[in-house]
Amino acid sequence: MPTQLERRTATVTRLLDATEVVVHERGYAATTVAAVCAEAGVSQGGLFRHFPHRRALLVATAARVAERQTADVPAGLGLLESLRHLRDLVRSRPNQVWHELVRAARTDAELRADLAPALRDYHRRTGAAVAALAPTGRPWTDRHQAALRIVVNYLDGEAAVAHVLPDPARDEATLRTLADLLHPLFEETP
Amino acid sequence: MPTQLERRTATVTRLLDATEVVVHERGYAATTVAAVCAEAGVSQGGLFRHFPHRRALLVATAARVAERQTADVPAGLGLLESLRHLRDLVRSRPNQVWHELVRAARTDAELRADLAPALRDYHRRTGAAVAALAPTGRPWTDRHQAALRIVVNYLDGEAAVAHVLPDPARDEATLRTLADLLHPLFEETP
DNA sequence: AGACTTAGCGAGCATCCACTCGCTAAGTTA
DNA sequence: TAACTTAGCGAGTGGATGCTCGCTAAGTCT
Repeated sequence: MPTQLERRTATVTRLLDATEVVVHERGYAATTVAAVCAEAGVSQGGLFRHFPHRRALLVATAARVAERQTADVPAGLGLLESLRHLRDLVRSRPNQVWHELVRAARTDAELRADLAPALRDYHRRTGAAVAALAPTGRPWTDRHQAALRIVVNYLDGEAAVAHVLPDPARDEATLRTLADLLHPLFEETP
Repeated sequence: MPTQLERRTATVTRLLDATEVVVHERGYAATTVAAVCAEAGVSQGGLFRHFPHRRALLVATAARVAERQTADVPAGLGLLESLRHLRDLVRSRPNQVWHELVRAARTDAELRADLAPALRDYHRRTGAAVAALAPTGRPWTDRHQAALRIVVNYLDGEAAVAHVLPDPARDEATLRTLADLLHPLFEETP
């Protein structure tokens, strides 16, 4: 016999998982509560017991997804390998969902307001994770920080287009050029 | 007394202009035909005389917007100035609308199918425009092409976030770093 | 001028969707 | 065990939205 809290958290988790799936494959606007409930195996009434409205459900999903973004990039990789790893991370479902919601926030004032704390958390967290990624024994400057913003933003853009008009060869070539450009900043030049 | 064709093209133009405005401020999904008609000063019946369904209206808008993307970056600018110019271009309303629709296409199969030709056109066109941007008297290689993809994709990503959590100082610093990174590829090193 | 085609209108229709509400069942407290 | 609280259900509701259809007005052919 499960306790009430256990029941509760179990269904909430199922709902959040389901929302993640549905947002990923349908997008923010087309994520209906009916679809989420079907995916989660929960009734609509059950959903609204835990979330006051649809938006709350999506914001909760965003917060949970952002929390998992703590990039665990293994240390000691070469530059190109690190970039590949980062690309996979950016293309992962949680990250896609996160961006879907942040994008939607641009034209939805209420969503934007509710998402603000999660966004701040996200920036703090990724900032910290990225600092940990610094090559040991070399100074980590503002320019490194800026370079990483460039990389991440580039990868985000690439991921967006990759789904509509995929071109792996082009992506690979671009990644190599990116590694070349970053070389003087990140690698030893013996 | 205007001819029928003049009447027709006039209202179609008004509808497309209106769609551009509405998509920009509400996003793809929230762009209702009612809102477009109100903005254009056309009745809903009038709209559906020219477009079989909502999607057709949005696809037409996308095509028209993409056609105007032929980047007319003035030649002879320094690297940093060129980047600033490009950033303004990326942040312009037509480009924002274009990306809004391409993004939406990821999770909307029908939209994606209808948008495919415009997308191909777009890539052809921007490819040509970018080649024209090549510094005179220097060879234009695949690496330059790749570098430009990086720049444009970065700027797209930046523009997306800039609306939710603006930080002009950060953007400026990043742009300078970007210019530094691109320096060996684009500028003479005397 | 008269027959015909096309542009534009706007009330109305079918559908979908977020959310409500009264109910049962399950767990909790005394 | 008995009173109470909480989880979950699902039919029902109101509102929004894409689209239709019959109409009038305006332009086009002979």
